[in-house]
Amino acid sequence: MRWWFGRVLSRERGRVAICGPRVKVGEKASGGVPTALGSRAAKGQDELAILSGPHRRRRVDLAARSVKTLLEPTGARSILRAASGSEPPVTEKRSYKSTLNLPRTRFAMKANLVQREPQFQKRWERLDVYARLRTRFADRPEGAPRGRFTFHDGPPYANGEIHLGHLLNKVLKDLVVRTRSMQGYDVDFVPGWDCHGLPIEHKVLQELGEEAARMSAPAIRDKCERYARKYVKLQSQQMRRLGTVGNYADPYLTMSPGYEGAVLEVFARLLERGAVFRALKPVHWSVENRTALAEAELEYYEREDTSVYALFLLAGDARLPASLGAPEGDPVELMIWTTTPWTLPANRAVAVAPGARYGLYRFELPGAGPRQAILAESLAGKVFPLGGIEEFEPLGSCSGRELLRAGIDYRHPLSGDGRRCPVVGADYVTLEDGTGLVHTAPGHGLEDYHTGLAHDLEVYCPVRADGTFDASVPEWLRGLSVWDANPEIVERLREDGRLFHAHRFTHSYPHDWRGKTPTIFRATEQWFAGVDRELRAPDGPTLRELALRATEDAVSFVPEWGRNRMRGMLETRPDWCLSRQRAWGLPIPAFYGDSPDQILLTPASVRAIAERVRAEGSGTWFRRESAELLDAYDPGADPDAPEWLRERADLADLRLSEDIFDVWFESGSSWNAVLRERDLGYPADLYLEGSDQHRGWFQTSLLPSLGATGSAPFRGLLTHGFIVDAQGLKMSKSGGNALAVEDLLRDHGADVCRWWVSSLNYANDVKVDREYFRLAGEEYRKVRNTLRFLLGNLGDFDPERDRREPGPEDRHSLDAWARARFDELVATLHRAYDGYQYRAANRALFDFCNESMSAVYLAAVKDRLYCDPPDSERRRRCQTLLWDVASGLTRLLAPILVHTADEAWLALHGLDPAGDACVHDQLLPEPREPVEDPDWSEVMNRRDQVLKALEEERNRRGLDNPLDAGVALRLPAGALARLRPFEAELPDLFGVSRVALEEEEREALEVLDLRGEPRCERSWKRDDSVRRRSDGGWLSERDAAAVGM
RNA sequence: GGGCCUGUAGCUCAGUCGGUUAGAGCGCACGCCUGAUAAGCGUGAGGUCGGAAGUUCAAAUCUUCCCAGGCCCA
Repeated sequence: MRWWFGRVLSRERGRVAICGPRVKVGEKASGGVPTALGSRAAKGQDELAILSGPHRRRRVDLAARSVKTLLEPTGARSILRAASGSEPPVTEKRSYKSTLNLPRTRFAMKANLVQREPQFQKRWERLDVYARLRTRFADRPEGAPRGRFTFHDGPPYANGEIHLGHLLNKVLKDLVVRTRSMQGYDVDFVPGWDCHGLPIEHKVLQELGEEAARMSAPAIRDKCERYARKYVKLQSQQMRRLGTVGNYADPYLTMSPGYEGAVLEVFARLLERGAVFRALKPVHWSVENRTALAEAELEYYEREDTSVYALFLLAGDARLPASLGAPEGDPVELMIWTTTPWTLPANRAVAVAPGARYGLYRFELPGAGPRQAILAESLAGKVFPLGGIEEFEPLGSCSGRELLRAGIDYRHPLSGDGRRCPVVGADYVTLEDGTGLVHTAPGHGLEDYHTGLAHDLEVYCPVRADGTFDASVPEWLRGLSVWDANPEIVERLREDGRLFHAHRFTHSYPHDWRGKTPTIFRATEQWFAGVDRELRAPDGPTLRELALRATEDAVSFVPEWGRNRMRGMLETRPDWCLSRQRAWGLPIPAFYGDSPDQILLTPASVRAIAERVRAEGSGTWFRRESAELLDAYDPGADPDAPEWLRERADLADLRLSEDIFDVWFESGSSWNAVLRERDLGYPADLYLEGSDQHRGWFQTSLLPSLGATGSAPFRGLLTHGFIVDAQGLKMSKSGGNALAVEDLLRDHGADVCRWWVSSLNYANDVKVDREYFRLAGEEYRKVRNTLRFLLGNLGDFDPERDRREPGPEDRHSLDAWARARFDELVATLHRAYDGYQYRAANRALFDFCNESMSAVYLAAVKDRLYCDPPDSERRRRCQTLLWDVASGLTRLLAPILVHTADEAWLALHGLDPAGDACVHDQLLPEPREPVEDPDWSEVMNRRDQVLKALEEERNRRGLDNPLDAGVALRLPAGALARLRPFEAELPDLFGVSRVALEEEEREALEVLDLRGEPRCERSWKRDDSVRRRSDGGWLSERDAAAVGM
């Protein structure tokens, strides 16, 4: 009954709505056609769509009763009657249908992916597809035909559910694994997870609440580990649900003891080569808890502070740019601004913006006489009134750049020893607040610190862990807490005549998330990997030089611009701070003697700890004493052992470092912990991650590897862009534009999601919207239906028995044309898969199914498949082609549509899913040199011509059914001769009943109306052989023979 | 603010060395078929190549600036 709707609707054009998946009951469809109403129709089927109009293709089966209710309001009464079953829609006079070889297959039109995919995944688990891929070449002495392909997984963080970014990344990786596997490589893909680090520790501490303060580090670490394992398990399940293959039974976890030991080994190598050093760096510091804090552990509250405008006196010999108009002999000052007066003792420079304009102003400071001060021109009008100064005289101006060129120094206002400090340039100086001259204290600010590194300033931090000043400051400050020091400093500046203005104000200020007390920025001792230190033997360049050398030509980039990007970052990257002050991580295994400068951290001592960590896990650091930890370490045998240690009687009572490694160092050592320790191949052929990893994992892998082994850990880097919404804006949970992977899988299934991934131009940002998955679903169905048609027509084909090998004499057959298209497809896909061009593969596959097969070839050969005698040569030759295409296409699709391809493979071979055949251990079809008769292109041009002409005749003469038409092609002798060899195939190719080729000087194309001629009741063709046969039916010669007349 | 990247039909994308009338698929419109049927087929409409200026006989393509967006920094 279903077919019949379409027919009627074409008569009742534009009026009728019918059930479908798109439009809700009562809504207006976009074409303006009212949808049908009726609550009964909606029962169990609460959505409606238009059948005539823009959505007419979306149809859904309905019980006849529902249809009646549905259609009534639109007044299509003729439909009602038939739909309610009172009248048969069509009466067949005589049916030869049973004599046809119609398609039959168990490969259903409806994929039902959401239900069936998990069944396939169970099947693959039973077959252990991953293990099969490992062992399938075991009986070949030379192993995999193409050798080994080392593809290394970058570890996602073991926290939360997977999101669209994971979907993109993991499916792309799976495409690499599967295409390379099916090309004949051995690809041992070991997925990994990043397990240590603050986000997990933070979550766990939050869950623990008050209790955390009473728990020991090992107890908290246990909780963290459990947390990480939970999410590894969850994410692993979700990734497998996407149909990805890999060593999920034994993934790598950065928290597993073997991995940790291998990280320490890399660290020992870096120590050996002199790449590691200790230096001061400012961090967020909780005075209350005497600990460093990470950004995530800060909470911002309003706080009242003192804002200070201070005057720094220039050194007497400073030579200012002439354009400033500084009066000869009069002192000149720099006006700076700060909201943290307590950091002024640690001042080491004043920063200016090179591009800004600075002016010199004369003004009267109450009680301190006339003064000359420099500040940003654009801010003078704001700053002077703030200090109650209404009259100020501009003397001249210059650019920040000129100020820098002058190389001026000023006298430190609070040092007491007349220290001189420089004016330096910094690009973060803005002219929004303050004076345009920025007080810079490298020990108390991150930007200041970087400025300090750039200008070789001292990282001076006179503030102790308890927030009080140490002995290096002037006496009146010593021992004061920074909060108490604030008013003292302001007062001191005022007394010295260095205070322009001070006022109280409130601002948002970081506080310790637990104690809710204000934090400070304080430089502490940290471990660094130096990028500009000359390495010890063998070769001696710096890590930066090695990295730039490696990325110049030893590494390939997809897309190529990644090279430029990464090198740009390498050129400017600062030293790598390796240490963190946390509990959940791998300890930096340093020991301290009686004073802080007595440090034990040598390659040999690290290796001794590494062995213990391999055996007991890094938790051992928190449970054992120094003597136990070091029982395998002999200072006497360690040439690097520090002198103080040799002088000690034993290794007992050493203080253990409380630093752990930056997690990036752990994941950045995976080339050692995974590739080398599991013997997967080093360096890897490919790393594949989002383009943010040019600075992240790619770099943190490159630097340790270069330091430790001298070579890059990868030969190729492939990056993909980021997920953005349909408007091209970034995805965010708060923005409400994020899509859940789980929803997508539930609505579309993994194969549709994978088809979508393969269709992307992943080098760019990837726009995502529900609609795109629906479109991917429609393309999927097209591909699936093409497969289904191929399979359906192979139901009676046994390749052993029925194959007819094509010869050169067949080159004018439709089969030859199709074979050429298929050979082309295979070659294109090998090229695309070689170069990770999955979009090109996706397009070629779709076009092949949609155009070459569905629209052209399959449409043309339907007649012979259905109507020729089952075992006839022509039909068997055609089926041979269908078989080769079905078999090849299924394998070409297998890396993308993992479930569907396996289903098709079993259907093609008539195999049971309970058996152990599987498409995924097969190889891709080998590319062949396409052999195609050159005149085919001419034939296809004629086809286009004929189709156009038929369309015109359809509109003009009502010649609707192309089988009611014939075509006469009149051509000059030359052109005719080229077409002649294809003559027998032309009617089917054009879809008409017959084609006549005639010689004539002027080219002409005539469409013949054959409606007056008898029609074969079996093939519906009107060729001139149709006659009444002995059974009383009208049949053509071929059809008569086929039914034995 | 800086580095790298992106912008071509309603949507997703091709577009070679600068060279003919800028192509494809989807979608859309109009039809066909009813023996692939929750399928299949045909024809058609649709573009100031993000904007501006420049180089050139010739620019989607090269240069500069601007706009919008992304990643990474600051």
